[in-house]
Amino acid sequence: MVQRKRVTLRDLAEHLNINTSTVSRALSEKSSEMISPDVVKRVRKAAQEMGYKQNAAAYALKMGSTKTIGMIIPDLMNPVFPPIIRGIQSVLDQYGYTAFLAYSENNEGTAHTEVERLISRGVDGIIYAAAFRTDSVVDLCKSQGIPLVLVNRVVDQGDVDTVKVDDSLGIKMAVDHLLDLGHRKIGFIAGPKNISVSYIRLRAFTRTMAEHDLEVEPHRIVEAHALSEAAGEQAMSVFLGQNPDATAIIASNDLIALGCFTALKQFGYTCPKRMSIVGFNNMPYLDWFATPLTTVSIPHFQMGERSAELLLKRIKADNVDYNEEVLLKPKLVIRKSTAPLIASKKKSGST
Amino acid sequence: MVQRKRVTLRDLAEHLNINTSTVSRALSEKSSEMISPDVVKRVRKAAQEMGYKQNAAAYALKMGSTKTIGMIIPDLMNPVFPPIIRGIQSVLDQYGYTAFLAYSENNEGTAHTEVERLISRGVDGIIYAAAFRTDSVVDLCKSQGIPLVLVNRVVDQGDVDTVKVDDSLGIKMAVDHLLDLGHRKIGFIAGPKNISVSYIRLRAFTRTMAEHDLEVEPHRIVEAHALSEAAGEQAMSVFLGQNPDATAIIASNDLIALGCFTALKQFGYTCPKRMSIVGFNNMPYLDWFATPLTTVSIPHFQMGERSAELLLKRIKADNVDYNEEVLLKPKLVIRKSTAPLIASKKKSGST
DNA sequence: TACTCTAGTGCAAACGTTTGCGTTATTCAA
DNA sequence: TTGAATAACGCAAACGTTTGCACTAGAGTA
Repeated sequence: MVQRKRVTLRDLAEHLNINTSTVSRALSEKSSEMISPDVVKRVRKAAQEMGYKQNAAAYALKMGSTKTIGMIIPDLMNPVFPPIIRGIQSVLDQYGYTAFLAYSENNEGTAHTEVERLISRGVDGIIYAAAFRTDSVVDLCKSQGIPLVLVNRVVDQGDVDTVKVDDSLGIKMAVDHLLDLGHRKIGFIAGPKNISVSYIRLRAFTRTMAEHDLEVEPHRIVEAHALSEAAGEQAMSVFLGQNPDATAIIASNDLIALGCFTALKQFGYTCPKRMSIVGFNNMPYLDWFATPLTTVSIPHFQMGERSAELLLKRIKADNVDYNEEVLLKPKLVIRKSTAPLIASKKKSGST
Repeated sequence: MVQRKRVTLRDLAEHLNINTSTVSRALSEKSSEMISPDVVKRVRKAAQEMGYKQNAAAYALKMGSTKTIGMIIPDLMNPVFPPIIRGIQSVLDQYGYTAFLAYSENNEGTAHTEVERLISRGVDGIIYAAAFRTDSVVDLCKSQGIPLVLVNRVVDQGDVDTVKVDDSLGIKMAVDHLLDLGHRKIGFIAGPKNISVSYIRLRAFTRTMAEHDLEVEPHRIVEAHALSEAAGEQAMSVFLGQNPDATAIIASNDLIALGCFTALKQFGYTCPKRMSIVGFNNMPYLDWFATPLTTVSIPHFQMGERSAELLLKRIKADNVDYNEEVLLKPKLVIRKSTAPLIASKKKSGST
């Protein structure tokens, strides 16, 4: 039975010999109370039997709301994002919203055009996980008046809804952990500084070190050109070249940390014996690794949930004026890639 | 500058003192040739300047096509699917299509309701990666007349577009590999048999063994209740209990293979010395694992591409009558979880 | 000059909803 | 018995497009 034509309100109305407006009201939860109970019953029964499904396009055209949102992800291959998406979906489902998925390829240009496409599709809001520290997407959304919430990566300008984790705290925990283990000559492989998380984590590193009266010299910091494995390997290679004495490294990212591993191997160094490594994000399956990575864990799923909730709230109440910032707590998970500084090396605090 | 109201065709028309129909035609690539060139130029210039964006809802309502499709994924946490999605997106982008993302949680019921929601949203087609061997979703799509293509998991009834990989060949390669290494007492941890891949891989296992005159006894096969790590561990435990003599195992899935690892550990067995393990799918980051898993690799990204191409083709040409099946080739990637059978054990073929 | 053609535009209907307002029928109070 | 009040429903417009058809003006032909 191939029913090529969808059944419409009018079909139902004609079948029941009533007006389409009555059918519409009877089907709506809100306005069904202005219709007599038995008509409501008959309409709903008929709708059920004839397989009526509301035409989303017509609804959207009439109401100006599509009950859809867009998600922009820098890269699905990064295992951090699936759980976030999962969290978003879980709350969206409860409110009858559906999500478009788009990639930015970590490129602001494509992010911009993707957002334009989504806006043109009439999304009610956007969850943006691919922000740079200055990003034209937020201006675009503001000018079009469509709700936007930033996840994880935020933007320098303050007036926008965000849900992020306390990166500074995370780095502080990582540094403290290494300090506890006796490490002093600690390096940092930073991510691109036009991304907030990279920038913030780097600053938190130097600041935390400073709080312990440890000054970090410039050669102790190398910036990877991307938050990826390859970029991490490359950066770690130059780091090792100029830091033969370093005993521990903090990577801006788990992926970068992986790159550090392979660079380490190329130098014939072992982890954690020769050098401790700590990452950031706690990507899945880390426990299975040859040397399980110590890393700071962030509540991916919860981040997704919170951002969806925030967005929905903004969509409902149209007060774009005020913005909210939800800050989630990270957690250090200690595995095998960090170990106490071996006694054979002479310990020297910074002068 | 918050421009709350989107600019419409009528806005453009009034601004240029022409009719909306002329504007519409001037903007359309097809029908712009029936409009005088300089009007076309003026219209497009104005559209550019005033920031006109076509209202997708109105277009969809009028034309009956939303230029959207839906993707149903059993579980995003399974690292196999992100690359597939990536592949789908890559071709969708080229044709101006956008994709909804939904989960089935490996549950036919929720898959069904999600598909209904997507259909109600007016998607032009659906890519379904979560099929069971008999699945009401394909009947649903057929009855509604909306194009459907199955990826990876297929369905017993034959008359539907699918893109899958040659699972039988994959298993054959795995078996041959183990045989080459000298193994004879080989077990199989199957997935739920209501999923095509599980079923096909299991059959391929017994058949390949038979082709080598090796009969596989029933206790050599244990079915996990899901394609997950936990289920794999559980199944492997019962397997090890009833197969103290087995020297190799094939898992229906990488995730199940991981479960096998932990069950192995609980029995105090080592891999690959005491037992070889081979998985299926070649999920990311396997190279990093403590004992890198030998597994059969499938072309995830390409699967996504092909399925999107197939779907788009079906959407264009409305011939739902004929269906196509594209079959991709797997590849065995040998890592460290498989090793030659140690000589100390007495080799015995099956009687 | 009068005719037909055609290129270029305008008119208006339609897609399927929702909703303000008008209409009818019923109830209740006086 | 009459009035107003209320409950239930119908009418029609509107959301922003696309497109078949009608219309106009200028060009070409006889």
